Amino acid sequence: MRQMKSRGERNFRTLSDMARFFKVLADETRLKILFSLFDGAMCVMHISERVEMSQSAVSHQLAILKNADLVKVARDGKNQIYSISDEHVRLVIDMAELHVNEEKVI
Amino acid sequence: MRQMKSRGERNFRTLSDMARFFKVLADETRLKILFSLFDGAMCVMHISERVEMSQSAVSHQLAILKNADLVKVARDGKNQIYSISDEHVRLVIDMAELHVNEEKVI
DNA sequence: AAAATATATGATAACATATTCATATGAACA
DNA sequence: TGTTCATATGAATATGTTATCATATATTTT
Repeated sequence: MRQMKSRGERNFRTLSDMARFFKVLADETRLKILFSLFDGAMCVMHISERVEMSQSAVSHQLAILKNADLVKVARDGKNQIYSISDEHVRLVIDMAELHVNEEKVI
Repeated sequence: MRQMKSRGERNFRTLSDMARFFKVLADETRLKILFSLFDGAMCVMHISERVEMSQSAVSHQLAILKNADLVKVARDGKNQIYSISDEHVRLVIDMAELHVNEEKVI
């Protein structure tokens, strides 16, 4: 199993991918978009209103999120409906919140 | 003796804080350093050899990791011994690995 | 005290990133 | 078909980030 090797010895070949993954989460606008989508799928205009950013900025960021397979799209007439495509993101963010919200036992 | 930062000061009060946290993990060099330290505490020179980066580059990145409270440091003679200071970061990275390594089925 | 060793740090240059603006694309409807 | 609505995208600009270089600081050794 994977836990038998030491951390340092394994997975170094994917560290670049991992950094890329964290990079996607390392932006306030993209986090706002993800949190909005956690509440349910919605179109670009709606997201744009919720995160209070221009349609263009949101579209650009959605492209990045989609490229990272964190969101997916489905067309509905004139609208593009975005939604969370990977539930792991939720876990990562949950862990991150745990990281900061838990009381430290000194 | 120095006062430890309370957990409260580190809480994600905003998404901006969360983005800042992910930003720290969003760099291959820093991830390499963290993975090295997962195997145990070590001095800068040792880290530098392991991640194959200059002492200066490593020092700069260690400062960022330390500032984010992900690593801590203790002096041992001429050496500064760095170690992981927050075990939660391991969980966050585990979740990320899950995401990165998983085969897309569908 | 001077030299050697280990680490930190400021400045710089190369590169990456985000938003805006203007415009393009694509669907729906008159 | 032409117009409108929703979204995407290229270019430009502004801002941020990283590695390197030179040097500073701190500790130990001679």
